[in-house]
Amino acid sequence: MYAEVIVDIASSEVDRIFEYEASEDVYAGSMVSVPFGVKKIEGVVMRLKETCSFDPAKIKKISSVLEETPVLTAECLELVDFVKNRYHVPTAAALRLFLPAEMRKGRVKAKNVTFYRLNPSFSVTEITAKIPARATAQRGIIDILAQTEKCVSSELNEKFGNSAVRALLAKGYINAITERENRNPYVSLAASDKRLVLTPQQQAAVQSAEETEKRVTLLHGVTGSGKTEVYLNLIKNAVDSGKTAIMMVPEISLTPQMLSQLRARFGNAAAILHSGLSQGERYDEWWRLRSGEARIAIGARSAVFAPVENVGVIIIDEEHDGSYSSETAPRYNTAEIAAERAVKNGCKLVLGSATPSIDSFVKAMGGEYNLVNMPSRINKKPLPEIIISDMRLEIRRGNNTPFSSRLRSEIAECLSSGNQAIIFLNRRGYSQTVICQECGYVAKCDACDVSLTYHMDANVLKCHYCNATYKMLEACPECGGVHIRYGGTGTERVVKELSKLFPEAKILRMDNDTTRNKEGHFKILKEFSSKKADILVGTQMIAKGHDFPSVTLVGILDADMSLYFSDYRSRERTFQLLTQVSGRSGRADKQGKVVLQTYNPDNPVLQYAVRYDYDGFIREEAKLRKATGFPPFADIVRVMVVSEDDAKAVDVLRSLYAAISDIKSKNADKFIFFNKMKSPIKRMQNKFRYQVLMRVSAGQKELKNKIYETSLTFSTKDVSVYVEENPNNLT
DNA sequence: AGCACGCCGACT
DNA sequence: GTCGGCGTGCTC
Repeated sequence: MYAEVIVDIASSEVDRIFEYEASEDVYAGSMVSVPFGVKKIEGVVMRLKETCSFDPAKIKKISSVLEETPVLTAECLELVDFVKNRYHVPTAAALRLFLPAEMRKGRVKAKNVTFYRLNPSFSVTEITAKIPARATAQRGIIDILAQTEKCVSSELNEKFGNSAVRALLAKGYINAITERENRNPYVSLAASDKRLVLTPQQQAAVQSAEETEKRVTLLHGVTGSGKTEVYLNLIKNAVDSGKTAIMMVPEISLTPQMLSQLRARFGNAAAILHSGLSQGERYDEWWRLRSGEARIAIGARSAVFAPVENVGVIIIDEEHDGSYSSETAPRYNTAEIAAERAVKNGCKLVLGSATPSIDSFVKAMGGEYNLVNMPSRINKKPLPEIIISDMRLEIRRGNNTPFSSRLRSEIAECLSSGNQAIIFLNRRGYSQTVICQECGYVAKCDACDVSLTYHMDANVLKCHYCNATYKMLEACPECGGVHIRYGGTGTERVVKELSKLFPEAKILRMDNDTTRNKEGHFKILKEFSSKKADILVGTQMIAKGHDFPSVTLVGILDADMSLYFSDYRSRERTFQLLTQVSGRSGRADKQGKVVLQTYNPDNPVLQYAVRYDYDGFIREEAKLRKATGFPPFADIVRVMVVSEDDAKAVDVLRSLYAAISDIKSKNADKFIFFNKMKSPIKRMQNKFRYQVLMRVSAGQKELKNKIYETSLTFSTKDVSVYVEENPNNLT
């Protein structure tokens, strides 16, 4: 038997089949170790076959099979091909998506735990009779084992000492048994079951999603309409019929909340997959899914690659969220892969959101998706009132704090009535820039073309693009001036200003900097929801989906910040963000309020958001996109040319541009826009960045493939060229 | 991606 | 003479 193997090297040179001789224990999907040149290397068996096409004299044997069970199912092997062809990545890179990192290189192994139990060939009285009365430790051990059947070795060793344990083992009164133990993430997570009778609206949503003849359902439900309960019922129905389910949430901070509800209903049948777990936990959770012990996979976007078979339903919550498209290679789109899996498994894909993306909305309008609306809230309460604070007036009145007078008084009222407040600001650190007041010098990163953010916590300047840190300036390096201005308030500063205004309030901050360590999100959210703090200040990671019953006030500082980005998606993002954040207020039986601070109170996007007019907003936005030729009515294709060597990058850019111009001349009618230019941030991590930017008519698969193929041939050792489709940001 | 093989310059 | 620079080519 011969095996077609892809070796774990993501380079185009070796991205092809290598044939090896395979023994009986090798299957398609097996992870194997193979001799490759002078080294041994890991690989995955794509297919088995009787004959080989390579010179049989030169074919080597597979050295060993690394996991007894093939790591990839037949479905996943097919998906590897889909990913490879759709995103133009090496097969090895596509394969890696399906395997947790700890599987490769054999870093992590199953964890075994030793237990002791009484030797069943003796009775308890028999043993006790034979142990001297003065051997109290030994008798203690026997007592415990008589009651509990088995006990972890470490516990007995700690309580009674290793010598007593050894004596009993030697006499044969107790036996050691070894069992595989699954490392269990979030053990401290309380199972929370708010099981409710479905409202007619929810019931109708479940039914529609299951019975539609369409593959994909778009579930548009206002915040607080109970979408989660709909998901849970869809999952239950899938599991009850012997199938599995995949549930995705936009970011890892939301997984514990979801997991706790899944555990309450499905116990150990739910497994969690995300980057915040320890390696051991991830390895074990992955294998629980692969082995079929767990039937529900929950996680961030990577859960779309979960190793489950016979999938009954796939759910993407907050489907509009940008985190569902990968920003680094392989740049995949979660919904596309989910749709492919849904087809392969003959199951439904459900996309849920309070503010569906314009792509999904247009597909639903065009009849491609089944559209389900959930317009009313579970608690029958109106959506929180959104009050606009015009910050231009505040400045004129001499208020130079980050808070309007209205927001300040609302916070005071909220706190005095024993409720909690959330303050949202999408910018971490203390100040976005530090500027010398004398000469106007702005601290910039050495490696990137951006200004540095001041972090007061660590008293350093940080680059948010390459994570470099610099010592805080004591004086201006240009003119020696010592008066430094802090431009652009960040979350750290908001906390500081708040604690000045409300010295008695306990304030928590949640952003990238405070959630670094393991389960960091979980800890902060737990602390806040158990009311150990009064105010939560945070970036967009607090905006999504969290359910805090005591929050009655949300303050949005700089609501219009994202409107200033010259990005075609900024209006859509702003609307979504405002709606999401506002939804955190007044979740339970209390009426909520939102104070929205802006310098552009008349901006139509804010006006739509204040009225919660999703339909009005999205229709106008769709009209605009259609008229100007932007997604989803066109595709943006951006070819990046990145190199440490500016001149080489420019050379490559020129020839690349010429080559794509050639394609354009043959497809002139399909091009809406076409140009080459510096990237908006022209240097990042010491690399110069250029781009060929184009917009082409929507759905031109072949044309896009041609652009991919042509572009990738320009990649060299020191100039990397890659293609992005409708990227999340155009930096 | 690695790594060996191989063919030219400056050193003990 | 030989150590070592990194160009070229191969891995079933």
